[in-house]
Amino acid sequence: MSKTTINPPPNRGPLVSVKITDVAALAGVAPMTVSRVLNTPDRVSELTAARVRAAIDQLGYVPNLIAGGLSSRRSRMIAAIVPTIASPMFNEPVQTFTALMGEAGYHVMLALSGYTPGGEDRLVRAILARRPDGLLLTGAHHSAAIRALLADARVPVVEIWDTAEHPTDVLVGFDHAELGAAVAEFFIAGGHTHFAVLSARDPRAAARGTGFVARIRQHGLTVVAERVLNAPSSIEDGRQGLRDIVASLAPRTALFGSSDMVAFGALIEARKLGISSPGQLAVCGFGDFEISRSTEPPFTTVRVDGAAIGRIAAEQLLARINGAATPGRVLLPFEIIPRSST
Amino acid sequence: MSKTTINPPPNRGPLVSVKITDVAALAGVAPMTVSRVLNTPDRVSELTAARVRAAIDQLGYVPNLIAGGLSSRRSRMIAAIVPTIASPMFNEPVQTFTALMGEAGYHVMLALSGYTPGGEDRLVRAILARRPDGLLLTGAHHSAAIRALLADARVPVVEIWDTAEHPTDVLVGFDHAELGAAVAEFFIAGGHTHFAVLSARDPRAAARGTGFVARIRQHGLTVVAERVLNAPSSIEDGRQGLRDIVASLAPRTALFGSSDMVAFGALIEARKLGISSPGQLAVCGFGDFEISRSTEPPFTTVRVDGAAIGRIAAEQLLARINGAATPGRVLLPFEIIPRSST
DNA sequence: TTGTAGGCGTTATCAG
DNA sequence: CTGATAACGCCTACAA
Repeated sequence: MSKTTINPPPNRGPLVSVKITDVAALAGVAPMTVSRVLNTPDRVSELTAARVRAAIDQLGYVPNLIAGGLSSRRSRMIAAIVPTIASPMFNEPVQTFTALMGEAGYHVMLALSGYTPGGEDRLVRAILARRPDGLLLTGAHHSAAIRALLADARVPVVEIWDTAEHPTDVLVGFDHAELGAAVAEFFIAGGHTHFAVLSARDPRAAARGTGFVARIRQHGLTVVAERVLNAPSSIEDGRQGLRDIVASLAPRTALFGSSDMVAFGALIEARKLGISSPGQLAVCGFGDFEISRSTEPPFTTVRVDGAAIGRIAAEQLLARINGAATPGRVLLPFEIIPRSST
Repeated sequence: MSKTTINPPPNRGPLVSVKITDVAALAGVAPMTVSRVLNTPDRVSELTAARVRAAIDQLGYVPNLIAGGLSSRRSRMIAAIVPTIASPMFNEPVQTFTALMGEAGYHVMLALSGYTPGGEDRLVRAILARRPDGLLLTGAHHSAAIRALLADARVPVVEIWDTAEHPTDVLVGFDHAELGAAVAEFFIAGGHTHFAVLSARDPRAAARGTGFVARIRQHGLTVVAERVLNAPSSIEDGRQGLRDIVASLAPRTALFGSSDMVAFGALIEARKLGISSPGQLAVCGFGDFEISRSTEPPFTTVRVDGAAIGRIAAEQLLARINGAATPGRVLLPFEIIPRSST
């Protein structure tokens, strides 16, 4: 079959595509001047700029950042990878980060990795293909393949919500194992001697759980039950988790849930089973999600300042992008918020 | 200038910026052949392809989609705009949409508009500047400026989670006002004569609320209280909302909350105030969030099949991108799920 | 099946 | 302050 030029072309770009040369022609200036009006208005006389802006409005010109990015080798885009938006966990840091990067002239595009290990590799490759000016990664433990890719790409990277000995570039997070240990100390200070933990199957939740258990064993005390749940964990996972371990519970047990969803589920199931809280079962969650404070009674949890993580991540990433040589780690504190469940 | 590259292909070290010509040189083929191996492998001999792939691996080549997009006028990118990730509402459709578009070779980048009206305008401009091959918008009511932009851009658009007489392009959603009316009928069929509504300050929640109220008035029955809440609404908004209207409640009132967060908050506050449910206060939420079924007792809500919305949205958008001329609307059903609160 | 020529729309750079 | 020119890295179109 021969191709004829009469055939309508396949659906390609916009039919009416205004470009910088159109604006320039209408305004009676060179394309470069239009570019300057858009990117460095200080270097254009106010009179010219006004004429150009009028032409832009009249034509409805929307600059092509693909072309601009190719030419300038700056995409003005930051990619942020989060495991999921199903959990309120990452909402605060992402919102804050997005807002601050936006003020600095960068668009933040969110991508979801899911909690499946293979997912992140493909995603990072796909994202690097778009040449972001920076990357925000949730978590600090990545495959060797990803580490190599990131190193080769020479992209500023900020890792959040985790800690690691040797971050890829800059890291803004907190120590999950230490957090678990702090919860253990909190319970122990309350006179507890028997403990249980329900932890999601994700590296950071696991770190919180092992930190908790390790500290308890250091004190020579007893962990009566340990149970791994799905990630991200649901209320139902917490309920099921409690049902699974209920036979092992001591008359007075302190339970650490890897998220407030888990803790809430455990508390609901306990109430249903006639187990009193905090009398028979003390419970501490993680995340300070709204439900921990707005349910009745509110329950104890651990709070991390998500907005601060987002803000510092933005500051650090901008510094890296602008060449400030400050790779390193920023570890933030966490805070146990005692409420009615302990 | 000659195009011959004098860069010595490094043996193992990371190359700052490997390009298609480097791969081509190493594999002993033309750049175009490398491009074909990546994009249309069927048109390259297996032998050549293998050599090229080896070169790609050896150099750690990551194609530059910015350059490719400029040249092909296809970005292989879809932008999805959601109001917030703080609510579980949009999680299902977005996850499903992302997965299906990914299988079709498109990257979906999420952007947050917030619930502030001005936000969407700037965001849409910024996104169009990156020349997405398609757009997913949450909601079907946009400013005139946005409608004009989208029309000019000739980008396939799918609007979800809402309905409108004249969608921009294709729409996959449901009728919020009708949903509210159905909840009214459900309550009325249960013998209710007095009603209340707590609705978030967002267009779709408002439509659900007014649909509910309108149907009740049609029946000549009484709305004892109407209250507008923040968007997105929290559990605390629901609690506060109930406190605000408690003085107006009839001995037996049926309450419609604009989301399950609101309904849950109302139920908690009611219990605290000694108001029995469903005896004195029947409650119906919206969204079938996990909390509605996993709290104790579970409460009545309205379910919309978010995964179906995401799936159909992907199918419709792909059809539009491929030139299938099917602009129009797909309205999905909703389902009231009676549980212990009614 | 593979290669060559040219251009996608913008900006860096340097000249006026 | 403004303009002309040459890339940016890849892919469409056509040729061999």
